[in-house]
Amino acid sequence: MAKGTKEKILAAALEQFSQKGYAGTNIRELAASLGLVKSSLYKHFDSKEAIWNALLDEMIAYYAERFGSPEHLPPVPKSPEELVEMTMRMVNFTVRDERIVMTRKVLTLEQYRDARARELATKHFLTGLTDMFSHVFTGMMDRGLLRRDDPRMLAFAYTAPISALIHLCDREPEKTEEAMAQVEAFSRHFLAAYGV
Amino acid sequence: MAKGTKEKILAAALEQFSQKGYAGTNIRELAASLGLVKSSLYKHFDSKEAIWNALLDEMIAYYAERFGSPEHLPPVPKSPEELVEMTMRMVNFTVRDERIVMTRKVLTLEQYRDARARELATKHFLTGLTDMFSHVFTGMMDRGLLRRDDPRMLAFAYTAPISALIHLCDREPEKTEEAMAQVEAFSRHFLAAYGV
DNA sequence: TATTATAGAGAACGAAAGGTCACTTTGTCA
DNA sequence: TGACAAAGTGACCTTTCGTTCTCTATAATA
Repeated sequence: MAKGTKEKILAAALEQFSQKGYAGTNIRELAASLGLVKSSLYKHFDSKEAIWNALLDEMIAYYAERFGSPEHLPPVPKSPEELVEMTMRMVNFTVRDERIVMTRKVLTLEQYRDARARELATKHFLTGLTDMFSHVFTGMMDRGLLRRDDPRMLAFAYTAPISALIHLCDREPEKTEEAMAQVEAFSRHFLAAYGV
Repeated sequence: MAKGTKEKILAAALEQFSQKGYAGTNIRELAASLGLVKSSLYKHFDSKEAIWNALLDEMIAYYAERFGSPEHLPPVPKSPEELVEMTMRMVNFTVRDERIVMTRKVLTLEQYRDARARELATKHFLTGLTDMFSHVFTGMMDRGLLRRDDPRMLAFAYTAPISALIHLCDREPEKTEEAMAQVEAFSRHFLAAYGV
């Protein structure tokens, strides 16, 4: 009676849903990927939809835990170069961590169908990033590392292009290195444009 | 013997696929939305996949026709304000034209599954926009409306945030007006940052 | 050790999927 | 007008889907 089966099912579901979408995923394969037979899944979840909802619960909770509170905001860079370094660390992590990649893909695939996925997608892809870098840029302005300007606008102008490159990596992983180089070039260009 | 049924099928397929994805779409409903019965579809297409491939052919051809050749590049703005106006016209059109919205959604939903969708998605969401505005900004630099800079980098920095807002409109149509205002604000902010 | 709740297997179910086929209707053209 | 090909229909086939049921193995508990 292996414990933690519920968690394994959710992990496998994330994998399948991110590759084939909710509609394209079938319970047999999902169970098979765990060495189980489909009926066994129903000992842990009432239905396919229940698996989906539990997965979304998990993703929402994870996001809130990871990015929800101000104490998880990144430190304010002490130099322009530090902003570039921090950015590269973050992007490198986010495009290489399989779990995060799969989460983005699921949100991308289900954003038009599921209201909670839609909401989380907007946070993941847009507002969450803007919020985070709004704080970073406010700090950098206070330190005189950036021209005084609307920090939210700057954060949006900074994160949206990087987000686009992250999506490119999700879509075409073979372009990851090229995209990373572009992230760095963009980061430096941004500093040249908005630096003091 | 109604003519143009093939085109109508493709139009209905675009609608269904963009709402529910390829896997989530079923032939019966697709046919019913045209007042037909599913077997009738098979007079025009060999299979569901054939419909999908024909739809992609159409999308690829349409894109090539519309954005493929240099003669379709937008005119170079004669003033900063004209850039804002042109941008607003383009964005307004692209978020309100149902066909284009559905095309973006389909590409979003199928980008991880279908190689051609993936390729077209990158063009639609990234490289195509960069190419187009690379030309625009080169022209504006020549006219002394923008600081001399790498036009491709500028085009990327300009179009990626706007693209993010277009995706937001696709995902949450009720935020369209708000997003449009943000596009305009961003466009002006961009000019303030990069103008002479 | 006897009991019991849990996790799994396997067969089977009804519904829905994509697809086929024989037949009918309809517009076109010789 | 009659022949014919194209377009549309309805019944049916096979497969696959999500789900349920009965039964068994197992680990924990009293």
